[in-house]
Amino acid sequence: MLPVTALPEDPPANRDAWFARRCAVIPAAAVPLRELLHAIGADSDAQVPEAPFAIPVWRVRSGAALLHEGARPDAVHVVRSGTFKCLKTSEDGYEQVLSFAGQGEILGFESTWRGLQLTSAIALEESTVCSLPLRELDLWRQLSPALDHALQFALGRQLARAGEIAEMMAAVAAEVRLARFLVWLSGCMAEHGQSPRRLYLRMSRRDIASLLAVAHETVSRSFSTLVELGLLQVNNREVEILDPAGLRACTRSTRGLPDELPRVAPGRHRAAPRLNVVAA
Amino acid sequence: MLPVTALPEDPPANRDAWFARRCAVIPAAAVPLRELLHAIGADSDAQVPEAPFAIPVWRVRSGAALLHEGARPDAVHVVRSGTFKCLKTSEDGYEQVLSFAGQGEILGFESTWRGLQLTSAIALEESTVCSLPLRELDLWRQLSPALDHALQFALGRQLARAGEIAEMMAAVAAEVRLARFLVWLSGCMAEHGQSPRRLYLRMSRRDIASLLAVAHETVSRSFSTLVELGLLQVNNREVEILDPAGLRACTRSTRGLPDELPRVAPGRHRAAPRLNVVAA
DNA sequence: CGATCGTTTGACGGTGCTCAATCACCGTGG
DNA sequence: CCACGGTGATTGAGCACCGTCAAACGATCG
Repeated sequence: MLPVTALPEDPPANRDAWFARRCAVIPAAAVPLRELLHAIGADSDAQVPEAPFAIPVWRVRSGAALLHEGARPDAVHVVRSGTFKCLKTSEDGYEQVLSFAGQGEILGFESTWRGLQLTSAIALEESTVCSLPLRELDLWRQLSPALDHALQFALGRQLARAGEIAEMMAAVAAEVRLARFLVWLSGCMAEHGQSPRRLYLRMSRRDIASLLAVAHETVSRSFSTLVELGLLQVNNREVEILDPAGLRACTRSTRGLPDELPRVAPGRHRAAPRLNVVAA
Repeated sequence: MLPVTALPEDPPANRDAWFARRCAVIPAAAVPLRELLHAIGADSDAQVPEAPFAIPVWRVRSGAALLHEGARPDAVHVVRSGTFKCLKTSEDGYEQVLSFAGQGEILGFESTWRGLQLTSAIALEESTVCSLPLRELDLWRQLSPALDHALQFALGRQLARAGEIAEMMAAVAAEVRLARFLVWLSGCMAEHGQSPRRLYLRMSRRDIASLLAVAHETVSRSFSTLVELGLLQVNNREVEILDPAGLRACTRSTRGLPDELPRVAPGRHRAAPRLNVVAA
């Protein structure tokens, strides 16, 4: 019943330490429905009637896997706090990050399609999730229209997110991809009432690189370039957006970086590759 | 140059012809709920009770836009027949294709999130869709649990699709991207009981290029390479998969093309770039 | 404090983007 | 019937962005 069950591989040496980290998904006190709705962030202004059931909550330690690719699903989760990365592991061991999920996002809903987890979800920090057991899901939705609406709302957002991620990966230049990612992240922060200018990256450069489908060295270099352009200030995982408008300008260009940006330090000239521009 | 014209501007000369194409979304006879469930393809073995409402159907002419980015949504659509491409148009006129949608796929559900269409949907051939008016959606789902289940099922599949698309774009080598796309398409064909080996591409090379985030010339070249490898036979938009296993092998490699593949004609030697392989 | 991992930067080579020309296909009109 | 323009697909040439390899530095944790 535990979300964490059997693992595909087993490392030989540090088995127990490894096991401890992976199994760090522990139950916490159940919460009223109201809390779940608040996490999802749908228009919960209206007082919702108390539901005749409580929402189970799990605590997930940093680095622990909430969902395991290939496992049988038993619940759908809504992120209550923290951050996750969702990924698929291919046979050659490559981890393809598909998305980062923050508060209010749904994890594991795709598993309802074929009864198999299609992605793994790994906590990037201490996190908590509201759990909706598949056995109860339909009943609960039926009992509480508010829950049903919130779920549909969250699913719509989830699909929108997928499109946003595709847009990031679609950019040609690596700097543009990174800029889009940062703007996206900034928007996520703003949605949750946090500062959209000061970001703390919960994920490693490698994870970002995987999401953007570039090498992690390229992510580093792109950070440096954006700093050179005076758009950012970066200190390891702390990022401050100095020029939101300029960053958005990078975002918008399907081609290379716009040359008209004031460059703090003189850099190499950059050609402007055009890709599939219709009607020039 | 205009792929299928999702232009925000209006061409001056052929205004009426253009208008005619865009507005080629015409009502057709409503169908019983059973038809919609069949299109979605959920386990509809059980006899579903007839619903007290009929599902509106729209016919969409080839090249016509069912959904317009930025418009107010009034319905969610389920593809009953035909194919669509979903895209976002950026300010510089670039059309980013986000997905291709075939039978059973949901179009426009993301619009329920913020009350705005986030993508356009353009028919790639003569198509029909079942329409679920947003005003009635909740009521109908309440009246018919079968419809509700089918929708949740389809939403789960939709999210899974999003992951699959991200996987395509994530591949490093262009040939691998194309191979993944073809395998994906082949799987879609198989799902609908069609031959998974003989594909007819409803979309142009340019559309494929946009989805895979490469130049359309590169798509052409990648087709040629896969033909050279003896994996495909290509005649314009007709594609026959000669070696499904070999094609899947390409798919699996996160790196470049596997060299052990028998090459019909001797080609240039290809290095095997590795990207973010964990634990070597 | 040492070991391990994450991050950054450099150099080099290759894949893929741009530009360009050519060919095939189609509906139109002379 | 056959030019004719237009669109889409294919192929070639050149160059530059980015992936690989490598090394150095910094951060984190036991």
